[in-house]
Amino acid sequence: MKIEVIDEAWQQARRCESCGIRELVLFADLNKADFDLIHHPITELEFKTNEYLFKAGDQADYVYTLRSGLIKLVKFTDDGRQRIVRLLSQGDLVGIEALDNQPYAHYAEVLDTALVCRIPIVEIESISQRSPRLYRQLMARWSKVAMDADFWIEELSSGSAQARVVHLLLYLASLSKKDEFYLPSREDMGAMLAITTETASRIIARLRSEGILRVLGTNQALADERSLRSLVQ
Amino acid sequence: MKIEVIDEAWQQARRCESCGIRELVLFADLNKADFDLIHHPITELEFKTNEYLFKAGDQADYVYTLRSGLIKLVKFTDDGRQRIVRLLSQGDLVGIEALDNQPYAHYAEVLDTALVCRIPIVEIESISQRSPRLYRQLMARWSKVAMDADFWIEELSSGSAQARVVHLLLYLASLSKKDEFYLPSREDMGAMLAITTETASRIIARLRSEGILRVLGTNQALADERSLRSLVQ
DNA sequence: CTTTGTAATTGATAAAACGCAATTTGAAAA
DNA sequence: TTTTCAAATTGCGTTTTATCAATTACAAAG
Repeated sequence: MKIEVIDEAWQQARRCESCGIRELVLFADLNKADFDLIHHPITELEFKTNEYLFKAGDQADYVYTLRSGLIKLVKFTDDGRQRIVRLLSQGDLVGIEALDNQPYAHYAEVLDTALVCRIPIVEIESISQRSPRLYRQLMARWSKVAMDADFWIEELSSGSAQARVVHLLLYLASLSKKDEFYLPSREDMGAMLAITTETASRIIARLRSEGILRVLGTNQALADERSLRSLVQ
Repeated sequence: MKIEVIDEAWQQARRCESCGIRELVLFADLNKADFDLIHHPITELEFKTNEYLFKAGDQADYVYTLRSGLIKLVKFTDDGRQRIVRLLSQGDLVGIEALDNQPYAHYAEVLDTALVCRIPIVEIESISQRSPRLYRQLMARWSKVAMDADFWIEELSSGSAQARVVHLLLYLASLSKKDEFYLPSREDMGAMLAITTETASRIIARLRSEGILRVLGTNQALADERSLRSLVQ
């Protein structure tokens, strides 16, 4: 029994050690002794576009490390409209409020196929008490949430509709490792920027006609980032 | 030497124990053993209206527990305009990004006389490693930052200018223990809601003429919250 | 009590964004 | 290939908000 548990931990450690984005994840700098403290399995899962990880109000037993893909966090207002309050990409924690034993605060829907590691939160509290490495990782994750929120308020929820769209495009481009990047539906753009679908569409159309933006397949685009930046100076 | 340190810790513990808002502060449920781990003094400070605790980019050696008062966190945009991204009130941590060894991310200016406890961040890391109580408090503080940011995006940065103002007034009223609450300058309202000073002024003027809002002395007002709520249903 | 300077208000107009109603486009299914 | 259907685009009138320019109000200083 004990042997099995330790064996399990070792296996977990080896799997996490060989993780392709090891330096980005929550367990980035844990050592073997840290992994020995893990007793519940960490599962790798894939969620496809339009699937969701959880709804607002769901009991939060897991936090997810996002290995790849793109996820939107959505709040529904009283009148049924939706407001997207954050985007999560590689390395982010999905459902971080679980660490505070809160139910999930958002509807977390996949925009671009998401590969995640599902981590039981019971593990985190115990390990972070013994590992200053995990403690520091947690602070870094929370801190990033705060910085992302500031960005959302300052750049995506202020200024003219065009400035917001441009900031969003630059942001999406920065999240992508390739030249092309994820281009949301106009409806999602509206929900991210607090503008209407039509206004988002008009601005995208204008950028296309000006040759600053090229729309490729579904939800993919290329942009001349220099020109974009000049539009918001 | 050692004796002195312990004595200091005890004094600290006794001071924190008798804190009027003990249940609200970061060290809420620390015990004597926890306080023994504190070696740098925690200082109580007062900042008056218009004074600031730190500027964006300052090296962050302290985090502040706000005992009373109101503080705005400001980001300055490239073009010199300012955007207020959060308000902090009783029980909040000011400069929480210090926990991630980041420089301060905002200009933190006092709106209403602030009584704070200044906590050296070197203490926090060491204590949180030994005290699950402090660990849980930290998670709760970070979690509140995320929830506050969501609120700022969903309620104060979406919808019509009037809806934003009304949500702001309801929020300010909820922060106050008295009937009257802090009414920001129209310029600050604009910076909080991403609207112009004039638009904020016009909406406040209308609410006053409709008898829903009564402006008292400087930066104080009374509102009929029921009517306010009906305006945003 | 008067002066003084900043903040708030108000009016007029321009600009931006919305809302609604067609079209048009384009990807997936048949 | 054709069909189908949702998403995107576009036109246009309306509404909201921004902008600019006076005034007015008011609190602090003299």
